[in-house]
Amino acid sequence: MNKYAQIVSLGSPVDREMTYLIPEDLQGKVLSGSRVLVPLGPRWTTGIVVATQDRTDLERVKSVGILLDDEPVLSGELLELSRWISDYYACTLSEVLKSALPAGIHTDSGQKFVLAEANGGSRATPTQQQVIDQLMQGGSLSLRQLERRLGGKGTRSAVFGLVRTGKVTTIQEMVEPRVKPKTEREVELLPDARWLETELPKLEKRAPKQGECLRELWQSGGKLRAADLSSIGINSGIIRALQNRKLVRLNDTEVRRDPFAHTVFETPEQFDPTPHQQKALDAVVDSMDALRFQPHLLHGITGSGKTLVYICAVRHAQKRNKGSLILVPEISLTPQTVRQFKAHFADRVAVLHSALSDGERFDAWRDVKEGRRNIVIGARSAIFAPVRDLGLIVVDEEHDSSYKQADPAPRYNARDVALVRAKMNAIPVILGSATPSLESFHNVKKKKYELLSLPDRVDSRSLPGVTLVNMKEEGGSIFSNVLRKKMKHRLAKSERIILLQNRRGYAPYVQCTDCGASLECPNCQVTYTYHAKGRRIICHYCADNLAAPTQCESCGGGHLQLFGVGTQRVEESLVDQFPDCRVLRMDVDTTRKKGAHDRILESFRKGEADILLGTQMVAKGLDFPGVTLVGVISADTSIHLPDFRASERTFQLLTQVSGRAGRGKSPGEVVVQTYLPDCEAVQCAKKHDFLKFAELELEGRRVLDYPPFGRMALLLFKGRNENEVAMKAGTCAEVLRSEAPKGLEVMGPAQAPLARIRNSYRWQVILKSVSPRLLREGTQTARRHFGRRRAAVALDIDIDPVSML
DNA sequence: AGCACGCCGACT
DNA sequence: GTCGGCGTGCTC
Repeated sequence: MNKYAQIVSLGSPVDREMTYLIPEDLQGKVLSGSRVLVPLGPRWTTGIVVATQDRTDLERVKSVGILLDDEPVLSGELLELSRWISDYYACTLSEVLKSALPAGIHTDSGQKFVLAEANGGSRATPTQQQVIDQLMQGGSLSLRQLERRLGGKGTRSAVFGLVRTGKVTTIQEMVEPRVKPKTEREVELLPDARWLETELPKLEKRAPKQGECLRELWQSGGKLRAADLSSIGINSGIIRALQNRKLVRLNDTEVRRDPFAHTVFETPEQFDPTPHQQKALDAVVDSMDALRFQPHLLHGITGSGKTLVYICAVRHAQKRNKGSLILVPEISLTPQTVRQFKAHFADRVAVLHSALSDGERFDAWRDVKEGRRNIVIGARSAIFAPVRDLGLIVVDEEHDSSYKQADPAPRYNARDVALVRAKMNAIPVILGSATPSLESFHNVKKKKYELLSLPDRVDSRSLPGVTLVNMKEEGGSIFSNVLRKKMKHRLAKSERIILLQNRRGYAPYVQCTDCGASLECPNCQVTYTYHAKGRRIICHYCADNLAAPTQCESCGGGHLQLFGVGTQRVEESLVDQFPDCRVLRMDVDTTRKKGAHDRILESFRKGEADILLGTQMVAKGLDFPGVTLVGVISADTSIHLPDFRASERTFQLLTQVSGRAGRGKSPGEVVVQTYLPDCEAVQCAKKHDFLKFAELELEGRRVLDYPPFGRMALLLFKGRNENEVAMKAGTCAEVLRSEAPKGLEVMGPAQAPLARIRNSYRWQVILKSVSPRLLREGTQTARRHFGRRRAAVALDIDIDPVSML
């Protein structure tokens, strides 16, 4: 049995594995994947055992303090996966492990301050006296608590001054985990009826509340939940008293928090796979039964029934007693999607998404870990779900950029991690999309992925016809004549409309027509967006929010004008031009509150509105049969971004939103307004021609060795002082270039497209290579030279970046 | 994260 | 001269 454990700390930035002695009574219990409490310097922190061994060369080794769970929290599989991620994405194992486990369950100690025994001596400054007063009242307080109570910046130095002079000492106090299993208390009546008949009246005289409690219990058959007693005014003190008299017994049982516990799901619709669906399914089943790692790219046009293939494949896995993992973009994780899986697989399904409370997520995670549920549907981080006997992974809308975590580390792409996890388990993966990423499509061409096509819509419905409107010929109004006419026509027939404008707020620029200056955020290098509600200007990067000025700050002129079109302006225009129609606006501003997103969709589903207007969130996965017209107010919002994927994103967005039309019995149509009607992304989207787009775009990428041909790493330097940032980026590029082997291209340094965010200046160096190994060596060199913690210029490394901004 | 240690400018 | 602020290395 191994005596030593290699442990990665989660509660500290120490990113090394440390060796600890396993105390004798814990030997054989502290295993790889175990969560333990260990001493680290003056503090205690949660750590994960990543390996055990029987010897060490170290002279002084501390002991593991406490084993925190009966079973290891991480399986060998997930530990291996985490290692791969930290290696490939150039981040620490600690960062990965933190993402792989539910938040809020960890135990750590934190520093607190208390008054020392002997006080007196030298005088205290006024601020120090305030600190002393607080500590006299508050016992032990953390620096943060003291700062909150006193305010001001002098708190810090006052406290440490007191520590130096010995008037205050520091202690390490354990901080309870925020999230724990939830228990429900049941109160059980102990005496029998005969005792109650004779003794209860006596008790009621002496202790009326206790008597009332017993009577309630008696009437309800002897058992009641403490919560129910509390709601009729019988609190825990009364119950405690009865417990002491041995008149009641308390039974605490754990209850799992389940947001769907009281939701009734309709019985699933009967369906027969189409021949194409059947063929796709057969291929997946084949891989599953052969225990073979095989990625399948399910290219199904919008409305072709990809979900049905997923469901059949999951059902097959269930028959083989295997679990399934279904990844979906966060935004698609609406009741619409969940309903389908819950309807088919009921309580086998666990749902993991960001709107859950920490407690709900913890419970869903444990349900999966214990094998009570073995189908997981969730967003990005669900790729770490501890599904037992995993038999299948589905990545729906695999092209979606939300699978890539941008910030903070670990900057992983869940779609790519899914492939690694599948390979480790020798199981198939389904990557589904109507608009596959060029990376995945390229892998089909290289025969790494098997292509499965669903070229037809279900029930022989046709794809909507797309009309392009050249806005150069439209005199600057928001709605072109074509779109306005078609909207009128559809509204008259009580059919419904989805409108896309991929910009939130009212207007993206406020510009002075006298001097030409536009209002810019002082902290970020972006213009303020004007929001109609309360006439505010808001920075979409740092959330700076202030009343819109009436005069230009540069020239003092009073001619500030709003330029550009956001969803709020479209909404206003709708109200103006279609006074009788009911509009629902869906963007970040209307969906901020918990559940708001679902409420809007539900309202639209019930027919409470004629038009659903919104940003890209209206483009993704929605299935409303009554929608016959989709209008794109401007197709051009994303096409000019300085990012080599701008064209691909535009094509995807247009194709996806077009797919929302004509999903019912009546055929649909799409109107796309654009200033660039000849652009290939727009043209191919018009023709629903993914293959053509992919060929054209791939050719462009091949010439420049851009992904999927070459791989990239983004080195982002950030700091308060622009000169230092630029210098560091410059030296880094120089060093890399001088050491770069053939096959590693170093681009830059250059100011990042978003050159300043929250007063932090940003410069970047980009590495490009066909070889992942060379890329990794380059990033390692950069990290060695420039990746020091607490440096004035910080370095973020992003492997396979999805956004280059 | 928290601590020690070393360097540097600013004061009794 | 010493005090105190900050950058840096170390924690099994």
